[in-house]
Amino acid sequence: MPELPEVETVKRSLEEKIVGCRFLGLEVYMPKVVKAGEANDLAGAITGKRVVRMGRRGKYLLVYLEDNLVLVIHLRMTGQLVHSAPEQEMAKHTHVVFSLDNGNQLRFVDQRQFGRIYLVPANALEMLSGLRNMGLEPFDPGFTKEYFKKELRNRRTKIKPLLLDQSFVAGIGNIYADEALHRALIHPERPAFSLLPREAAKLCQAIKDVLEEGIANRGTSIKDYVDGEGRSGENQHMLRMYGKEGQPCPKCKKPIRRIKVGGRSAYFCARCQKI
DNA sequence: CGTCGCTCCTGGATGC
DNA sequence: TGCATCCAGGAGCGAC
Repeated sequence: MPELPEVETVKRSLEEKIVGCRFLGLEVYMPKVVKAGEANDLAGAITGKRVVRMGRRGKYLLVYLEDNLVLVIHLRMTGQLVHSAPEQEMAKHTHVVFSLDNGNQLRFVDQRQFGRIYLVPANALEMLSGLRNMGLEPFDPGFTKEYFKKELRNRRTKIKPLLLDQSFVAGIGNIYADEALHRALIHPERPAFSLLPREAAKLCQAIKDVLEEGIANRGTSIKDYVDGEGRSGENQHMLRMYGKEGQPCPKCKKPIRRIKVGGRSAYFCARCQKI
């Protein structure tokens, strides 16, 4: 599932391919994935426009165009945005194809059809509630141990669902949440307010560490994730907890357990991560 | 406002 | 072997 490190990797891989290119047009094969606001005709709105830069906010990929426009793309669970040669065979579940003036295409592929493409003015990104309500980026200078501790203080909810809440902190999904909680030795069901100051500090650092490593390893490819050139990442080989039910905890060797927390599976070690 | 449960969707796994 | 059912999960939504 594309989380912050995967979206960041897509951003970086596409940056070198499409910044400076103009859109020649597009084909939409699955209209519901496109939300172009008032500009219902996405093709008309972006044709001829040049890509000026790429950005990322949480799990949203931002493609800044000329004339104050941004394509905002969320890959959700199975989305892919891949720069391809036109003669390359079209993958199943290809929903949108952008043609570029470099002779190539940018293809949006999404098996589960949960991903979305929006077109919004660059100075009005807050039109999208997901962006408007987004919490701090984990690498924001303001995302300090002190900030994190303070934010946890009044939250009654369990720590893992809180980490997954994009309005609390941007970009964490199920995989990196489990990895960070294990590194910080915190049980996923601990009430957020119950974390001791040193635990909160440790978790804050663990979040940054696992995300940074995910980026360094170019993302976690478990099933569908590929970067903007269709390449898999390597971080799946580095995971310690996610998807490893029954396997020994890398720290204490007790079998890793899987439970449901907030309706999502949570992998943890019952010895290292006490409730 | 915080929290929770439901929903969208496909395909792989599981059950009978 | 074949068909039905369950499950994975990000985030928007409505309920309370």
